[in-house]
Amino acid sequence: MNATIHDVAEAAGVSPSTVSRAFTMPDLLRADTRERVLAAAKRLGYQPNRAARGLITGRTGNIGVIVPDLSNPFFPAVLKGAQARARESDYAVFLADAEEDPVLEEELIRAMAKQVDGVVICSARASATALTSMARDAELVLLNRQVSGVPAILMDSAGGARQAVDHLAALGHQRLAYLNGPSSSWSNKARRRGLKTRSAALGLEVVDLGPFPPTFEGGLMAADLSLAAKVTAVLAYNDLVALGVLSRLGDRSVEVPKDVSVVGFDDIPMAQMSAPSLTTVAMPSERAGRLAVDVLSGRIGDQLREQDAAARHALPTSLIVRSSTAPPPRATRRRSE
Amino acid sequence: MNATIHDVAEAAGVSPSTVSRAFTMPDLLRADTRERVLAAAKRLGYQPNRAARGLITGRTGNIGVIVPDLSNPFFPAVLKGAQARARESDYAVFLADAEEDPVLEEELIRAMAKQVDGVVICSARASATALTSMARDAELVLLNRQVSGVPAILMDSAGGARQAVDHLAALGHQRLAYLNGPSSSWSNKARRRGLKTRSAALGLEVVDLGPFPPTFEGGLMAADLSLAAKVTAVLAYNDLVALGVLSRLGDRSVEVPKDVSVVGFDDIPMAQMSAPSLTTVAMPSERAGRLAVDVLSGRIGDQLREQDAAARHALPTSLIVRSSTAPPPRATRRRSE
DNA sequence: ACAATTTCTGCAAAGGTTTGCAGCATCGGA
DNA sequence: TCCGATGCTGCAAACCTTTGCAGAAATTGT
Repeated sequence: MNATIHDVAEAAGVSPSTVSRAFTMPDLLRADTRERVLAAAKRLGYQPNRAARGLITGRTGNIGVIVPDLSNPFFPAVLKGAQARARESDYAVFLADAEEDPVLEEELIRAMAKQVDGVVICSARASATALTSMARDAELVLLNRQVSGVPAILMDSAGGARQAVDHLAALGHQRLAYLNGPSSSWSNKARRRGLKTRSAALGLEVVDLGPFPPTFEGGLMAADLSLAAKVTAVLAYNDLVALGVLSRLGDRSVEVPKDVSVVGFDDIPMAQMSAPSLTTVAMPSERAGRLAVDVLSGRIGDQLREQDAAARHALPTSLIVRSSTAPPPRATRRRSE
Repeated sequence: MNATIHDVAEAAGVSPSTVSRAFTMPDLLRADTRERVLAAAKRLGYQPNRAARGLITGRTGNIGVIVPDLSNPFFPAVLKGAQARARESDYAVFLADAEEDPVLEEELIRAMAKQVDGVVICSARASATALTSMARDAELVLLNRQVSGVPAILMDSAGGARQAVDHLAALGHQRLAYLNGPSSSWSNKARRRGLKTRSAALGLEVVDLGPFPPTFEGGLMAADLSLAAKVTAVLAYNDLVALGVLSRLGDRSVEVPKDVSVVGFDDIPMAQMSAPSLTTVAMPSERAGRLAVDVLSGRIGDQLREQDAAARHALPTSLIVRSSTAPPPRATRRRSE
C-alpha cells in the first residue's frame, strides 16, 4: 500500500541504497541524483518506514514523557515544551500518566524504555535506587528530581522559596506555615529547605504542616490546619494546594490577604484567574520540558552528564506578586510584640 | 544487548517460531513447552522487539492523540482517559499539540499516521475535506467533531446548552449573550444551535458575540462586550472564557451573580475553584477519551461505522449549578417590563 | 500393531531499511 | 594515452520477528 524504498529506487532509476542515502546522508550523493531521487520520493509520497529503520539502527525516533498527574496543569505545561521541541528534532513523544503511584511509574518507565530512545520523567516519585537501576538500561532524564548519576533538569525551587520568604518578611509577617507536598517529591524538599534556612536567617517562625496531596482537595484540608496554627502567612507546596486554601478560607470567611497571606508554587494559569489572584513562584516549565528533550537528543547532553553541572544548572525561578499577599493584620502583630 | 527471540529459543531448547507463538498464540503450544519457553524468556528478560514485530504485522501497537491546545485543561482530561484505556489494551500513546492551528494539525495527523494504528483527533480544527481525505489513509476517530464517513465520539453539547438556557430562564433571565468560540469548532456550532433553538422556544432574546479565542484572555475581551450588550446572563463557549469574564467583571466591579449570571462549558477543575464558583455544563471528557481508544482498538468499532449511529451516540452532558448564576437584578427586570 | 487423525513444532521466507565493502566512472596529471 | 586517485553508486547482509506450510510426534480407533 505505502510506497517503499524500492518503488522510489525504481522510479528514479537508482538502487535502494541510493534512495536511503538521499535521506540520511544527502551530501554523499551527486546533486542531480539526489534531486532525482527526492523528486521521485515526493511524487510517490514516500516516507521511510520507521519500524524498518529502527530495526536496523536500533533507534526508534521516539521519546517518552512520564508525568505523575496530567490534571495538575504544571505537567501539561512541561509536556507542551517537550512536545514542541521533540517535533523540531523529528522525535515523536509518548505520554504516560503515573497517577502519583511510584510502582506504576516504575512499571511505565520499564515498559516505555523498550520503545523509545529516552524518557523524561517529571517529578519522579520512584525510589532513587529504582531510578539508578533503570538508568543503566535506558536513557533517562529527570525533571525536578536529583539522583546521583542520572542527568537532570532542575528548577531552583529553594531559591523561589527564599524569594517568597523575603517577600513575606518584608510585609511584616513573623510566623508562617509551610504546607508539605508528597514526601517523595524532590521539589517539596527543596522548597522546604529554602524556606527553613531563609526563615531562620530572618528570625521568622515556621510551622510544618502535612504532607497533603498536591491537589485542590489537599488545600481544602490544609486550610483549617493553617488557621489552627495561628499563622499570618501560608506557603503552599504548589498552586493547586494554594487555591484550595484560598477557597476554604473564603468559605470560613477568612479574608485573603487581609487576615492571611497565601503563596503558591508553579504559577499555573489558574493562579492569575482566582480571586484574589495568587502570589506564586513561577517555574520555567515549558523551558524545562524543552531542555529535557535537548538532553536526550544529545544537543546538550555532555554538560549534564556530571551531577555537579546539573546542580549548578538549576533553572531560575521568580516570585510573581499578585493579590493574595499583604501585611499581616494589626491584631496579630500587636500580639507578637 | 537485549535478548532476542533466538536467545530464548536456545535457552528453552526450541525454535524461534515456538517462542514467538508462546507470546502471540499461547494455546497452540503444549502446556509444558509453553511453560519452559516463558520461564526462559523471563529469566533472560526477553521482551519482543516492537519494531521487528511491526515490520511484519504492519501494526505498531501505538495510537496517536492530537489536541488543539494542551493548556486548556479540557484536553488533558480526555488525554488522561485515552491514555489509561490505551495502556489496558497494551497500546502506547503518542501526543501532539496542534496549537489551535488547522494547518499544523493536518501536518501532524499526516506525520503521525505513518507510525500509529490510529489517531484520535480532539476537537479537530481542520477542514472537513482534509479530514475525509486523511481518513482514507489512516484510521481516524474524531472527538467532538462530525464529518461524514469518519467515526466520531460526540458529546451532547446542544443538550447541555438547552439545560443551561432552561436554568437561566427559570431564574427569570430574558436576554442573554452567547460568547462564540472558534468558528471551526463543531462544539461551538452545537452549543450555539442548542442555545438558539431553546431560547427561541422560551421567548428569550439572545445576542451573539465573538468569535473569541477559547482562552481566559478571550473571556477578558468578551466581558466588556457583554456588558455593553446589556444582557443579564452570559453563556461562554467554555470555562476558560467564562473565567475570563468572571475576572474582568470583577475588575469592573460588576457583581456575579447579582448583576450578571455566567455559565461555562466543560466543567474543568478550575470551575469549582473560582470565586464565585462557576455554573457550567459538565462534559464526560475522560470517558470520551476512553471510548475513542475503544473505537480504534476495534472494541466497539462496528456500531460507530455509520454516521447515524455516531450521532445517536452523543454522550450525555449535564449542567452543574454553582454560584455564578442567580436571578437577574430587579432594575433590569423592571426595565424590560 | 498399524493406519488415520490430530496436535504440536520447525523451516524458511518475508517485511523495509541501513551500511560496509567493492566496483565503476570520471577526472586530473603525467 | 594511461595511471592513480577520487567520488558515486550498487550489492548483499543484517536487524528481529511472524506465519504459511510441511514434517514430526502423539493420539485415537481398529
